[in-house]
Amino acid sequence: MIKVRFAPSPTGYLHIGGARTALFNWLYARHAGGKFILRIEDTDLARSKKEYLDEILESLAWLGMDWDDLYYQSRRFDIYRDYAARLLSEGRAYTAENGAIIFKVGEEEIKINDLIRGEIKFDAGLIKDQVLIKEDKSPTYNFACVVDDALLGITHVLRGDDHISNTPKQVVLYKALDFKVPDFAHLPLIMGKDGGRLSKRTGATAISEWRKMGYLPESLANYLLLLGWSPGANQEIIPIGEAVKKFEIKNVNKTAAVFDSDKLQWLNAQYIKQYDPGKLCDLLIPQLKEAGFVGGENFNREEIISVVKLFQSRISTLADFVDFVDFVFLDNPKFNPDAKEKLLNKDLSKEFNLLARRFDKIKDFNAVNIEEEFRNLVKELGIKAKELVHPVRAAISGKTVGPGLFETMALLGKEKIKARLNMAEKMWKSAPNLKCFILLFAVVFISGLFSGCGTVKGAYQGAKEDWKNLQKWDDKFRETWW
RNA sequence: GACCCCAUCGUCUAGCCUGGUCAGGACAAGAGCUUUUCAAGCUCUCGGCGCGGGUUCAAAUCCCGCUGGGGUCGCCA
Repeated sequence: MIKVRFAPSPTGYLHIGGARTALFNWLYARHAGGKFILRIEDTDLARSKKEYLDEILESLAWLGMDWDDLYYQSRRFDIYRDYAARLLSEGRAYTAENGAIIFKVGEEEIKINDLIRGEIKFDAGLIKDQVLIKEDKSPTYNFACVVDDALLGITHVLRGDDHISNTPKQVVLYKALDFKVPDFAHLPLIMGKDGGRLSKRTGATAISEWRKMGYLPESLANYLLLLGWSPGANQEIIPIGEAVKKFEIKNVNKTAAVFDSDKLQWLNAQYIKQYDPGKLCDLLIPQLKEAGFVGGENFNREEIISVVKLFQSRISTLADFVDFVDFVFLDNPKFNPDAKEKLLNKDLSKEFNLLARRFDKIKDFNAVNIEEEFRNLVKELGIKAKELVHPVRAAISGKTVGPGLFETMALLGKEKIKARLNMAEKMWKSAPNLKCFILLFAVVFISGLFSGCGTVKGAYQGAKEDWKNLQKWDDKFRETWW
């Protein structure tokens, strides 16, 4: 039976690269009906932290992976020491001055048959003698890895490309201990946008971090799947269940892949769009609570679902939602500067008032009825729909963009809409009239010009001086820097 | 530096094994349609086989070299 493992070290969070390795292992096991083992490589007691372990386990589960067994290397130190002792007694290893146990590497050619890359040859003569047990009696990575993979019956080792050069070091140990050498498959590395190693800046973000940013596990897993694997057909959206059916190691490619957050975002938007609104609502409610838009348990789920439906095709992360829908939950919309400007630009008190009165006549305040009344009014007034649509949108949402106006109004309900139209009228009244301002300013300026010509002239001279000084300074600046 | 891996649009990739279909799709970018704004959707455009040799009637595909990129060289994992 096929048995694979993912062996994270709890010295850091699970990030894109590790998650992809885990996913490919899991997929391979599930596809073949084999076992997927988790082995925690916590031999570095000083750097291993529970916080990391928790995050790793949680993220794996969140992404949809389950494991059949869980091992901790820190609990198996005796086993490693026994095998080291055996090599010592057989003369294959020796003890260093500090007590470390070191394996004697012979001169031979090591061949591995990589499932992805084919045959790879190494010259063991180039490999240094390998430490098996450190001075502090803890096992080294390569040794513990070999002992565990053999004892746990791992049939296939799927791991990152960066482990290729570890492979010959491990193979000599398998042979020395008479263990069966597993099959290896070295997965292409995932790199940052700059073509180098994935760093914090280039995408080595913890999986839990992506979760916080509003990404769905479905889209993240789907994206990871596409990094180094392809179903062969032109298909981008592959739910994990389908991936289990289709995953073949022979379709894994050799080339390193660059992590592209744009495509991940696109996938996330695709999944959000397809999501069941009810389920999406449940995912969104915690975010709404955090933003203070809904409190406690007394919220109307059905109402939120209708909000979700309206915004589903407009957001690409769950976090976007909160930014878009604030006006639905707040008593008064928060105005964006451009929306405020658009609204204040022209006094439409009369039109807004007429609109509100028309809405009074509507019994069933739905989008169709609203649109009908709205268009009738526009016709009567002899203006274009746009001329009223945009200011109304600004007034009710505080934004210049959003879903269809009539759907949005239906969502908010008649009373709220009327209140907001009314509020807009007040804004026009209290808003300082720009034209007045300009006129007043001009009057003051001109009268000043006449009454104090001398002063103005003086000011002009002063300004001229300042300009000269500025130029001098500029020249100096250039000399210094160029 | 030594050893190893890799090489198709800016990015993810199909095609390579088993040479012969305008090198196909997706993201991004640009344009248009739709329209009430923004999305979504639909249509179109842009853009690629790293280079040089072979083998062959024919090379992205097979072979060699070069170049480029990446990885590893810890008593870290």
